[in-house]
Amino acid sequence: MKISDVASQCGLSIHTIRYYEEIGICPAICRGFDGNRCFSAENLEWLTLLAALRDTGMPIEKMKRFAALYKQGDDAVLERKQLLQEHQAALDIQEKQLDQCKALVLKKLSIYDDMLGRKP
Amino acid sequence: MKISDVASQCGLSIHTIRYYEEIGICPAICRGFDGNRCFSAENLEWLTLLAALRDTGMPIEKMKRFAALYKQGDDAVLERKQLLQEHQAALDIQEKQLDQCKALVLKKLSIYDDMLGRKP
DNA sequence: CCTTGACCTAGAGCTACTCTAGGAGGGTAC
DNA sequence: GTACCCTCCTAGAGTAGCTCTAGGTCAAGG
Repeated sequence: MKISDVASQCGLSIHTIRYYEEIGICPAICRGFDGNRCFSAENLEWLTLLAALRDTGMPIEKMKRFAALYKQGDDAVLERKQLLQEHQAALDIQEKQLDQCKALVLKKLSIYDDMLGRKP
Repeated sequence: MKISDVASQCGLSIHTIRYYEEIGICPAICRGFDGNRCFSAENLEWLTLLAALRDTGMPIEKMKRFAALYKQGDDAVLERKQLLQEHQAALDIQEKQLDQCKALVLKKLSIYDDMLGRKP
């Protein structure tokens, strides 16, 4: 699987995928005879997870820890679980922020509608 | 009202508030005799809205447009409405990303639980 | 009187990309 | 067969949006 396919499927840009490899948070992407990266199904799954974590605001440092634990294998499952649980808490905060923002925007929009309705 | 009060109430840091003033997205913060900023209720409300928009990913450039429209007054209400509606769409996308990430994390966590349950 | 703490400005530093430059390999059109 | 185009590569510069530091003023408390 080539980089453009992975990019379109996991939602990361080609640049970002290369960047993630460079900083070591996507383990073991092999290369074809032509020097191009070729991605396994495991790579794709991992990058898809990273994309979801990134989209919801996980910082790179945390991804690095997560990737290191992933490389350690089964011994580190408990720590990986804890890390994801921390992220769950972050997701809850975001959900609250999202709801608050939605409410504020709705309020503003109704004020604008009043102003627009009254005027013309 | 002084900057530390506003910071704790609107959720932006003191640094960020000064930065927002500097780039012109918080209109007309007056100064006391000592040179310190003193914030009105309107300032606070505006910064609270900006904080909500920022927390949900609105880029600075868009905030600049929004602030410019706000300064224009009632003539620009329609455009302000359109801008907020665009942001509503962005909020919907974020909500989807949040849900997807939640689902992925739950899946991973249940896999980890299996691994932890099976082993000891 | 001296220290502590909140404020100020100007500007450097940081994170996480994102884009550009410069170059190679491969497929198709004239 | 060579010109053009697309995708890939690396290395490194640029950007957004803060965040922090340095260096300084002023007021209140011990």
